[in-house]
Amino acid sequence: MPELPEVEVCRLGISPHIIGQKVTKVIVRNAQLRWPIPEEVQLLTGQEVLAVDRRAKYLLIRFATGSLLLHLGMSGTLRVIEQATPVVKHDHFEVAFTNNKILRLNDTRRFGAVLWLADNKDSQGLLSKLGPEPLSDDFCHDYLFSHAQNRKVPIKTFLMNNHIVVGVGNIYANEALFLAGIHPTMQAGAISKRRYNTLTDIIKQVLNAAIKQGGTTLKDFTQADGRPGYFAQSLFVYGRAGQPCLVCKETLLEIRQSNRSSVFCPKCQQE
DNA sequence: CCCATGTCCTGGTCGC
DNA sequence: TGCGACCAGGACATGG
Repeated sequence: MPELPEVEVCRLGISPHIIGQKVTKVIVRNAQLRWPIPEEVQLLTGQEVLAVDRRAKYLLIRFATGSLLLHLGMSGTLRVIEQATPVVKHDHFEVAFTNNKILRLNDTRRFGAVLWLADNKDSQGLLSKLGPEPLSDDFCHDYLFSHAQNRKVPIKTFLMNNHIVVGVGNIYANEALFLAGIHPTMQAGAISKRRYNTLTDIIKQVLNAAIKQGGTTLKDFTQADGRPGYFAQSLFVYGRAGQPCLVCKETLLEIRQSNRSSVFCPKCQQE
C-alpha cells in the first residue's frame, strides 16, 4: 500500500481509534519481516498512545518511552479491527488496546518493518538520511533545482531518491512528470529552474489530491476501516502504457529506469 | 517465465 | 593513489 498518500491516509484513519488508548497486548505471529521484529515491542504493553506521526513512509506511534516504527513495504496493510476478527494468512503483527480494538498488520511480501525506537533513538539510522517531506516548506522552489546541479541521473530516478525528497514513489513520479511535461529520461542537472518550479508545485498538488481522495487503489490497499481508496481512477499514465494519452491521444510508451517501469506520453513530455 | 507500490546494500565509475 | 559522490542493479517474498 505504499506511496506517501496511502500512508498518510492510513495514519489519519488509525489515529482516532488508538490515540489515548493503552496497549493491552502485543502479538508477533511472524517476526521475519524486512528485519526481525525485536523483542522490545513487548515493552509497550500498558503504555498509552500519545500520537501517531509520519516521516516519509514510516508511521511512528509515539509512547512515553519511545516509538513503534511501522513500514508497510510494498504489500502491507494496517487495519483497526474488532477483537474477534479472524486471523488470516500474512497477519504478522498486532497491537490490542483498552477499547477492545486491534491494530493488525498484514504483509504478503514481508518487505515491511516493525521496529522499536527506544527514547526515539533511530539506532538503525533509517530516518536520519532522508530528504525533506514533499508537502513541507523545506521542499520549496529552489530545492530540487539546487540539488540537481551536476547530476546526470534521469529526473525520474532523481525524484524517487529518498535522499533528495521522500515519499515520491513510482506511481506519483510518473504522474508528476507527465503533468509537468517533463520526459522521464532527462538528466536532472539539465532541467531549468522554471521547470523545477512547476514540477515542485505539481508534486505537492498530486500528493495532496491523492491524500484528499483517500489514496490510490491498488489491489492490496484498504483504508484503516476497510474501504478502498479510489484515486487510481485519476491516474494519467501509470498503468496505462499502450493506451491513448488522455490529453493528446498519442499512444503512451513504457520504458524501464533503475529497474522500475516508467510510462510517459512522447508528445506531452518533451526532452 | 514475466511482472508488481519500497528501499537497503554492493560494487563500479568518475572527478578532484 | 585515495576518497567521496554518484549511480545501476541486486536483493528481499509472494502471488497473479
